[in-house]
Amino acid sequence: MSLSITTKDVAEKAGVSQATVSRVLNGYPYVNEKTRQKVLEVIKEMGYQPNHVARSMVLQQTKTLGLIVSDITNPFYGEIAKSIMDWAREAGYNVVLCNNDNSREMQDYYQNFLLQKRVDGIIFASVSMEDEEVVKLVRSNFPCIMCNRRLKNNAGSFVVSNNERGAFKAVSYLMSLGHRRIGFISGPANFSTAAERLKGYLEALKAYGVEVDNSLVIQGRFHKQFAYEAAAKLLALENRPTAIFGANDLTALAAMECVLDHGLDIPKDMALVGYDDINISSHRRIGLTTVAQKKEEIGRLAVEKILEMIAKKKRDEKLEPVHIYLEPQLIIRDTCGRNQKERRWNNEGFSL
Amino acid sequence: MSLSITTKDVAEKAGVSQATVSRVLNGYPYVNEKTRQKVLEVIKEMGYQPNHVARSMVLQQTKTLGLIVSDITNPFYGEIAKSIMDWAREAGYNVVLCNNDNSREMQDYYQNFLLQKRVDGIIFASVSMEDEEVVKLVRSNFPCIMCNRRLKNNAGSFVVSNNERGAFKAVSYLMSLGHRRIGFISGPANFSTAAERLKGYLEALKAYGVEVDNSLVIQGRFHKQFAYEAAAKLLALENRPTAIFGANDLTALAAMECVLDHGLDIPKDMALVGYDDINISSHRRIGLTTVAQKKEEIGRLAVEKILEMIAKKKRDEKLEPVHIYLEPQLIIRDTCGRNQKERRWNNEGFSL
DNA sequence: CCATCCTTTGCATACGTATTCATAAAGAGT
DNA sequence: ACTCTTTATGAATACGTATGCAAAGGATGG
Repeated sequence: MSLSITTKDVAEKAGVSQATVSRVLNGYPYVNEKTRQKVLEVIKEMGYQPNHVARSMVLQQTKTLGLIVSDITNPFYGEIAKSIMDWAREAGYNVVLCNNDNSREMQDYYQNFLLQKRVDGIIFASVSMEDEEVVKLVRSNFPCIMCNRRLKNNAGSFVVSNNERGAFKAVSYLMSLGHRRIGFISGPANFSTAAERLKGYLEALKAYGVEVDNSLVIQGRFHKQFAYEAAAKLLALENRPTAIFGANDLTALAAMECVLDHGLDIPKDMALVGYDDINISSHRRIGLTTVAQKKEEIGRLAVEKILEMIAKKKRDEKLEPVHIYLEPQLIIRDTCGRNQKERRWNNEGFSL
Repeated sequence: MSLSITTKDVAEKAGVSQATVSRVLNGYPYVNEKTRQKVLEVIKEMGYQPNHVARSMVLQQTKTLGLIVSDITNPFYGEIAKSIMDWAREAGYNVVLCNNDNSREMQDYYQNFLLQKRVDGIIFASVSMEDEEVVKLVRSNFPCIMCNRRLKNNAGSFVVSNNERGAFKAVSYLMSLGHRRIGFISGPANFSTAAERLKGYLEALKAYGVEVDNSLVIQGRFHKQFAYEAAAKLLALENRPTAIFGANDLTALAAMECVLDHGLDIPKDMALVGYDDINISSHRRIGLTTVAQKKEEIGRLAVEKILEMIAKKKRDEKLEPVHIYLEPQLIIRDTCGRNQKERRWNNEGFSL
């Protein structure tokens, strides 16, 4: 347990050189079996613990990934973070987690900080579309990858949901149920998720020959309070929508509260669809119909790809951008009033 | 942005020694103003970024905290983690997050790993009561602190909820509403939270002169599936309870699903109380009456105390254990059928 | 003018490890 | 007995930074 014991101390006690101890630790072939045993014995006896800082210094790699998340209290990111941490550990990496609270200032601070910590790579979840610092980082050939949201112009590597298709599926589904006035509570325009889901929303309207009513589309922040107020605005319209599509589950959940607070029934008076499929959305009391993202897979792919980039970088090769679009899946539950089948524990709904 | 540029490179270009560059970077007083300016200029020009690994090496401190969490997808830990990360950053520290999935093996792995990374301190959220490795760590005078759960015999430092009182409040409240048969879905016996909340449950029964019925107390894991099945067991009793106290919110939420799946009404047929007050519990569709933990404060205190310990350790002083019990607060919402007042957005309920 | 102090700088070293280079001993083949 | 290879080890160095020590230059005061 003694952290201040070095290979030098071990060497001294074992009557060998520091180099030999190092060789034993790293499984170097040419070490006499007897010496090896002796060294291992002393290591155990003294409770030696390798110093990763020194190791990083000489090996020029920290075996550490940076992960910048926009809000770790959002279960969506919690699940992605978990997946990333699990897969990173699998590969002998650990993760420094940073929470930028969707603030550009924090984002820049953490990015710089992680670089100074000499992490081997950075996973961004999630960036805003025109983050100059991330663009610079991508250009500098530093291993990094984006999850969920991405930069504009396809810059850099990313693992994202096919948001356009996801939103298209969601809105098409609502229209197939007869809805024609569909509100859309969107996120910030500079978040690729919000922009792309809006695109999907518009496409679906077009496919059904429905004209766009701009008063039904509310741009804003991904924030509970904001989403609640946005829903209130939609409800206050003289010709109010019969359905609301929230740009993510938390938004939809806030809208749900607003609708209920107005004494309306879901789904009778108002249908509701979200995006992400966070854990709570499947709760019987919530039963949110939503577009699912495979969070475990996003994390797995992000780690897999960034490790490949790190390996490539070490061989001094140029990093080719990786673009991964995951197929979104519509999970039909109760908030659109169609799923009349009896729902049971762990019933994850039906896909479209 | 160039990470491979060192103080030596800067020194060369600025025509000074490496030591002088270092002195400029650290705001050392005796540097000629002209030299300082020149050096700063070159630093900017070359895009020099300090190497924290080397810095950690010589300063013998990493400015990094380890945080081992049992399940980051549980919003309770998400909020604690956020608070910890925020306060750590405030103090110039960063956080390596580890997820042990309540597995003893992962716990030991990560603890060891963090020590090898030479983090300055470790925050545990949450340990099991007889974790030998944590006990050893505490004994070794290494700065560490526990959140939420703690070791037995008051070993080490911790910031926890006064679980006994919290459970007492919750169960007393149920009894004040007339409930006499109250089920308790507990967590593992070797989690201090579970053990202490059970104690509070029993005390409350005693205070009301109600005899304990062991069939109403179900010990188990903090796991959705388990909690659901535990609730099913309670419902299957010939003389089933009229209320269920879940050892945490996720447990209560799972129980809620089970109760609803059995066609029962909440709160008419079954009252429900949880513990933690995670974000979703206040959702209008959930309205879970629960014992609140101040997650932000837990994080703040944990960081504050561990930084004190780190400072003390550096002065070679012995670390005095810190024991903090936070007063739990009962938040009354809808699941016990008493809160008839109109609930509105952001209404956090009433405290008892 | 000399002693003393303050300011400024460079040299050298330390942090703990991995690894190259050199060397020595031991076998192996002729 | 001799080279040649294989095995085994230690000495020395590098990684990038901070800092103690020495020294040089200038300023100050008597």
